[in-house]
Amino acid sequence: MATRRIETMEKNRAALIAAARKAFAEKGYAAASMDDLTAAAGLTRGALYHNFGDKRGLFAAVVSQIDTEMATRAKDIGAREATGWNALLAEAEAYIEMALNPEVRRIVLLDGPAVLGDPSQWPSQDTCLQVTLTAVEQLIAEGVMKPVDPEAAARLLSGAALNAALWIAASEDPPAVLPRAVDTFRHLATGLLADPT
Amino acid sequence: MATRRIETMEKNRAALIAAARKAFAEKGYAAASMDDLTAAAGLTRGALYHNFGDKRGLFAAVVSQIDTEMATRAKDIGAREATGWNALLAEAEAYIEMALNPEVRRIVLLDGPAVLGDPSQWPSQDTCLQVTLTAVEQLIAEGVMKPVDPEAAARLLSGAALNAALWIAASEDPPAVLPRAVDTFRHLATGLLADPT
DNA sequence: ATTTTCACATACGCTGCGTATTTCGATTGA
DNA sequence: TCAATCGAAATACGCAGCGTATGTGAAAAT
Repeated sequence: MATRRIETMEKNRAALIAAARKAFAEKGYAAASMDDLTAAAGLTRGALYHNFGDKRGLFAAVVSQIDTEMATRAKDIGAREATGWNALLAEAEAYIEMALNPEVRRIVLLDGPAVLGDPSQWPSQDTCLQVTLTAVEQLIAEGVMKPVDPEAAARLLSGAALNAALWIAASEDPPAVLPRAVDTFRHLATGLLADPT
Repeated sequence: MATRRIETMEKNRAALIAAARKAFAEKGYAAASMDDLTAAAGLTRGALYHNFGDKRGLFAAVVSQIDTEMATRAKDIGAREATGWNALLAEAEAYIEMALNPEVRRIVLLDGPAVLGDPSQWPSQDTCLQVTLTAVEQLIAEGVMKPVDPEAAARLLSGAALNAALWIAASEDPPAVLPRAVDTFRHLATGLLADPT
């Protein structure tokens, strides 16, 4: 029973994405060679252009995969908290910590915007932002947060968090800097509370 | 009286930076051709590699120029305010508005991090961040702001502001979205006030 | 006046993307 | 079972663009 066509195709797609993820993370988007990358996956550029259209398409697929993983993880961590507000804080802190991963930093934070444009219009929809937005909308509805613009609040919070992550990662001693950033983030976020305690 | 060597060299450097600024803004870093760019400046790639080393070096020079302009403008705007706190807010809002300029957005916000890495370690030192940091340090010393980590606060504030700008610019009706972002930013920032009123 | 310097131009090679064409195994139908 | 078809991936090709090595001519130095 020969392996089915669709099976192998999906396997090849997955292999390409995996190899691309590694190459983009290690060398950056521009320096990642498609020839090397596909060869590492046991394929050629032919498979790549057939499946993803072009280099950018492959990159978008990689970003989408990472974005999904990040959003899932953040949601899980947020779900452990008792209150919606603590969940929002926990999610934001989770993003900061995830951004310490070199893969996330290089692909999503540095190359992502340059290659795909503003995150809010990524093909992957930027699931991370959606998660934050949902949490914010609910907190505003509950009266926990001030009645600010939900989209603006979500953008500002995630922007602050991810930017903090870049700073931490670039610092000499990330583990030492992390708590400073997280602490400051908590203070900042209270500015959006209806009744800061 | 033949034109002096240093004179023409400086003129050429300026011409290259000007042409590069235009090309990088219009086409993005990757798509900007050095041949076209130098020709537009009435020179060849020879001048470029002699003056800036490589494409990245020229880009760094452009970023530095824009960064300086932005910081100067922000400081000016901040200086008009009566209190340090209002100055900080005004500076942040100025950054948001400046980031609506396509040139700033494409070069500094999108391509900058991808090409030069995290802004805090740019050759230009990221003067914008320095301005914010200085303001924050003073406000903490005066007791206006909570005694948080100044560097963290500056990074979070500027990160939130610049990210908001990206969002605004990508939206369909930027002028309408701008006040929503600015308003939310003001609320958020109060989280760092020692005595929120 | 001759030599030296150096800012820039010219010429070259190499890498790497994208496309057009080809191949060959898998699928389908009789 | 075999022939016909399909299409996923391989192969071959062209071209753009970066960086470097070398050349050149005008300003500076002696």
